[in-house]
Formats: sequence, structure tokens, C-alpha cells
Amino acid sequence: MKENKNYTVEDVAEEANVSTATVSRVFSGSAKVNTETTNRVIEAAKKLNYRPSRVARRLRVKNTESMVIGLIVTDLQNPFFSEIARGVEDVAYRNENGVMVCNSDENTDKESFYLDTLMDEQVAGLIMAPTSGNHDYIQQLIDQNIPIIFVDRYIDALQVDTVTVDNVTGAYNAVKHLIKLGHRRIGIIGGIKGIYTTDERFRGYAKALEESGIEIDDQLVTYGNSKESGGAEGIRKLLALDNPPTAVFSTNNLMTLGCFEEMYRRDVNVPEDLAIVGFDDMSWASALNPPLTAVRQPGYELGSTAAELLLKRLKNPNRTVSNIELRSNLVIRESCGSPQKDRQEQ
Amino acid sequence: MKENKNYTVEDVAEEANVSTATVSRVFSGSAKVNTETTNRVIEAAKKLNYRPSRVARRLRVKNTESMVIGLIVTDLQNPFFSEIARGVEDVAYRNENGVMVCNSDENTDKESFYLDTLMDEQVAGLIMAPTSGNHDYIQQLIDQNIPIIFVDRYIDALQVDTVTVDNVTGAYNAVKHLIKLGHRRIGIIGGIKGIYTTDERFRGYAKALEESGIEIDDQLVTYGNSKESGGAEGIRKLLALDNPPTAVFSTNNLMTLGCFEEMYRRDVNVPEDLAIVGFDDMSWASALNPPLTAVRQPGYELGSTAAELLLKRLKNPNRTVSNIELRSNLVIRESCGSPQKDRQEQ
DNA sequence: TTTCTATATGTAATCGATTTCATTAAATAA
DNA sequence: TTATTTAATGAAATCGATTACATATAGAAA
Repeated sequence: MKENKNYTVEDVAEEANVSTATVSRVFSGSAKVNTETTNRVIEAAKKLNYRPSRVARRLRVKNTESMVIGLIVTDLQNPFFSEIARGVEDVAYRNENGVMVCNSDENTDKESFYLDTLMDEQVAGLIMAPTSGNHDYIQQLIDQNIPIIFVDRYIDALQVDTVTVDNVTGAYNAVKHLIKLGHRRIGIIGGIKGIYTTDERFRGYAKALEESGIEIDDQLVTYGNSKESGGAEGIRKLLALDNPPTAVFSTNNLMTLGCFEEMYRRDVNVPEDLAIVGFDDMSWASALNPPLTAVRQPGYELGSTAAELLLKRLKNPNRTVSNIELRSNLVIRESCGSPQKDRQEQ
Repeated sequence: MKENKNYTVEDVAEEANVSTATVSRVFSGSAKVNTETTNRVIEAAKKLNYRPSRVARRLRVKNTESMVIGLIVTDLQNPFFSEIARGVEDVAYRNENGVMVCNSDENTDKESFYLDTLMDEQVAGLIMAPTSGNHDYIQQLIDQNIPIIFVDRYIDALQVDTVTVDNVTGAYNAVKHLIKLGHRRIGIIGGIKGIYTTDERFRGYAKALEESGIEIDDQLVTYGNSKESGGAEGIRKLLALDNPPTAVFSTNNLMTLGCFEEMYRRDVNVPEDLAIVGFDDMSWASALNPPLTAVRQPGYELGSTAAELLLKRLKNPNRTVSNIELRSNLVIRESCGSPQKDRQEQ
């Protein structure tokens, strides 16, 4: 029952009557081995059901084929990030790499802890959505030449490969859409201030208003915790105003959900009483009441592109830094009062 | 710039004027070391910014503190599974363990590939939602005494710790609810046949009908691909019948979403034309049109419980196998025609 | 004072693969 | 035929920690 030993190069070497070096060469392909010998080794390995230990291998060589990618996102429970994770994982799978997933919860300490741990695990590289705050420890990793890819967020001060979405333009389009429909008092329900995406999307909001000669009313600008409760709170604040907005721009998926729930609770008619456009189009957006008009960002591609970029950098560490910006697009449904029942398949 | 060496036990040993064994003892706590010496080692380590390599450690010892947990789910993009993943990750974090996440896509080959890879990575244990099909390779792992926890799904033939949900009872309650509301022709839109949860939920459906003296009409029983498209297709099939159902039970979250989209497309009134109850309550359920009545299953707890169970088994490999069943509960909203506007906070 | 024990630490083997360096045999050039 | 290059392989060091075993010292027991 407990007989099932784990065989090693040594066992295979003995079985095939060669040295461990030869066995290793056959499996890692690091040097030519005579065809006949190769076959003998393969046979022996098959007979013993031998599999090389990725741990031992990783200890010996830096960037090997059998590597692990570290992924740090804010919260895997947020569908946006689980899409990213899925994108990363798929690319990793194709290259036989493992993915170690971590949640930072927008917490600098937790992020730093994970960064350390992933280094201790000797991951080949990192993909992360950095929190806002102090980035000294990230700079340290960069100095150590650890390949890092930022995904979803960008940090000016750091020279790192990034894959982001055109947040400003996306937000701009969303708000412009509201303006075109006649809205002038447009509120914004933002996520945590200081986070890259929150700030960028605010810029898009501001740009659209300015361009249309609408002055920004600070009363209409709210920030929340990037989750459902934050969205609900935003709606409460805005509706409590003497002169409430006729439309709101919610800057992330979970907050939008919170908005919907709060509006439902208060029997607010959407879009008649209050129009809403969201950033981040999710699978449930078209099943909402009413179907949500939202900026769709390619979460999966964000993840897969980041992973591919990481692999490229691992192959060629001296590559120039690239900052890829993927395009978002506005999916118009009914939550802004657009007349047509326009549904796009995903 | 490239000066940032990675220090090892050896460097610390030299710096502190002790042997590598002593350094190791200080860091792993495997044996008593004189307080003064300990301090000297800690100082030296701090000075060099030394961190032990988890890879080297894992190579040497089997179950150490610094271990990695392998997690195989069907699809991280399914919010149910990302909740589980989050639950696992949180427990792992508290114990300073890494989590390597894999998606099987209900594909036996992919599952088997990942199982092999995770073994090669020398993970301390596995948490997985097994696909249906051949489980010989899982049995092999069990024979090798690899700790495995099944989550969400149960396989009769295997003696393994499991954490599942009361699928039969949950489904039973959902369908019973429909019956109480007067429905007699109740369709079921099931996931992939053969998968544990699909089959169990069907049993609950059948039980509820039988108990109420309603015969199962095979025409009303459909199976799909467990995703949005499967749900939409289910609705199409059921509505194409000469004598279509007045209510449907959709057995998973994504399919329910597909149902909603298809019903919206066809201008089916919910619940007047067709009532719907779903299995799996998600954050967006209360924002649907109309708010969804659904069986809530504790995804996060499923994950965290599984992780805790794994840790217990690692500490005590001879523990008797435990099969934990967590309770689901029916969250009544409006998609079944219940009069009250009953909303439960999550 | 001598013997025994407990405590603290060091030496060297080990985990499982990779890789440098050396060696041998075969093939080619002189 | 002899010298030189090339191809194939092996011996042993290495990656960075852990640990079995050995040893030295101090204190307790005789």
C-alpha cells in the first residue's frame, strides 16, 4: 500500500545503465544524447513511472521551463480579477507553468508579505495589480531584476511592463454618452481614492464634463470602498442632496451592483429617475433590471496579455519596457434611457 | 544595480560566526539554540536581509511550515469557484502557505495533467472539485498517501475527506417552494450530466415532485453545459414544448443567468409566464429582473473549511476520513411569484 | 575527583535535479 | 600512421536548506 516510491534520476540512471547526468540531459534537453541511449533512458523512466521534481529543478536553475508565476490581485472574489486570473492561468497552462495566486485586499502590508513569500518560492516572475501607497519594496525587486508585470494599474514612478485598459477614454465615453442623452447633473461614484483606476476614471469623467462646458460640482463626486456597500452609500449620498443628479457614473462592477440594490430598495426608477452607466461589464450586466449600459473592459485579455508579456521578458530580460493599453468599449443597453433594446453578445 | 545578492544560510553562518546547522535551527526552530547565539544569528540575518528559500526547504523536508496547497477547480471565472478559491486562499494566508490554482474545465485530461504537475511541485496537499469520469489516477494519489480534500463534489468510491453542500435538500427546498406556489409542471435545467452536483440536485428535484404526487415528465428534464449558453438553450427547449412548464429550476448560477437572458430576449414575463428558482445565490441575484429566488450555498465557507480540513489532515495523517456537509438555504425573492419583496442581505 | 548527563554546536550527508569539467572513443585531417 | 577534432558520457560539485551523528563543555551525581 505504501509501496509507491517516488523515483529519482538516480533510480532511472541505474535502471538504464547510464549516469544521472545523462538522464538529466535527456529530460531537460540541455545537451545531445545518443538516440539509442535516449531511448533506453525513456524506457527506464517509463518503467519506473519517473517524473522529475520541479522543486529540485527550480532550486538548481533560475529560469527553467518548469517555473511558477506569482499573481497578486486585489480580490479574487471580484469577477474582474478572477477573469484576469483565468487569463493568466490559461497562458501559464499552455507553457506548463504553475500559478500561485494571492489576494492583497488593497493592503500594502499584505501585498508586501506576498511579494516576500513569492520571492522565497523562487517564482520566475510576478504579475500584479499594485495597491496604492509605498512602493519601495517593489522598486527593490526591480533592482534585483525580478521580472514584474503590472496589470490593470500603472505606477508612474516605476519602470515596469504594464497591461492596462484605456480608463480615461472609457470613462470619457461613458459620461459623454450620458451627456448626449441630455444629462447635465451627472454624479460619479468612485472607488477608493488614490487607486490608479479610480483616479484615471475620474479624469475621464472630468474631461467629458469640461469638454461639454459643464462645471464639476464637488457635491456630485463621491468615493467609496470599491465594493457593493460603497456603491449603495454613494447612491444614498447623491440622492440626499438638495439638487440630486439625474445620472450617475459608477466606476466599478461591484459598486454598480450596490447602486442597483440601493436604487431598488428606494424604488428609484432607472433610468427615468436616475440613469446609470457603469465601468466594467460583467456577465450579469445584461440580466440586470434594467440591463446595464457599461464600459466593457477585457479582463481575460488583460490577464493573458500580461502572462505573455512576462514570458517574453523571461526569454529576453533586456527587452525595452512596454506599456500595453487595451481598448475598452461602451456596451449600450437600457440603464441610461437609450431607447433601443440593444444587446451585445459576449 | 545588480549588486543585490541573495544570501544563504552559509552567509549568515559566516557573519554570525556559527555553523549553517545553527542558523537553520534558529530559523526552523527544530532544536534549542542558546539565546545569545540566537540573537547573533538573527542580527546577522537582519543585516544581510536574509530570507530562507522555501524551495530548498521543501526539497529537503516533506511537510514543513512553508508549504504549498494545490487547488483544482472547474473554472475560476465561475463566481462560485472563485469564492471557494478565496476561502482556501484566506486560510492558507493565515498559515503562510502558498496556493497554486488550476482550472480543469471539467476535462479529465487537464485534471490529470494538473494533478501530476502539482505532485511534481511537491505540494503538501490537494483541494479539488473532481470532474466526473475515470478516477484511477486520484486513487493512485490516495495510495501514495497524498492528502486530498474534495470540495463541492463527492465520489462514492473514494475514501477521501470531503466538504460539500446539502445539494439534495437544497434542490428539494427550491422545487418544493415552486410546488407550494401552485406549480405542477416544473422543468429542470441541469448542468452536465454525471457531475456530482448536477445529479444530486436532480435527485432533490425528483424527490420533491414525487412527494407531491407529481410524476416526472422526461420532456421537462434538460441538461446543458453548465454555462450561460446551456441555460439559454434549456429555456429554448422547454418553451418549444407543446405543453411547456410554468416554472423551472435552474441548477447552477451561470445557467440561471443564461435563462434570464433568453427569457428577456423572448419577452417572457417572470414570474407570470414562467417562474424560476436557481441553485446558487450570487451577489448579482438581488439585482436581477426580477430579483432571483435561489438556493444559497456558502462558497467561501466551502473553501475555507476544505483548507482547514487539509491542514488538520497534514498535522494528523491518521485522522479518520470526514465528510462535512454544509447547509444551504433558500433565499426567497421575486422570481417565483412570491408576493413579498423579501430581500436578504448577504 | 571521577563519571555521567544535558546542552550547545559543528561536520558532513542529504533532498533531486543540473552542470562543469574530464575522459573516452570515434571520426577526420595531416 | 599520427595528430586533432568531435561526440557522447561520466564523476563530482552545486543549488540552499535540514538533520543524523559526533563532539565539546558545563553541571550533576557518585
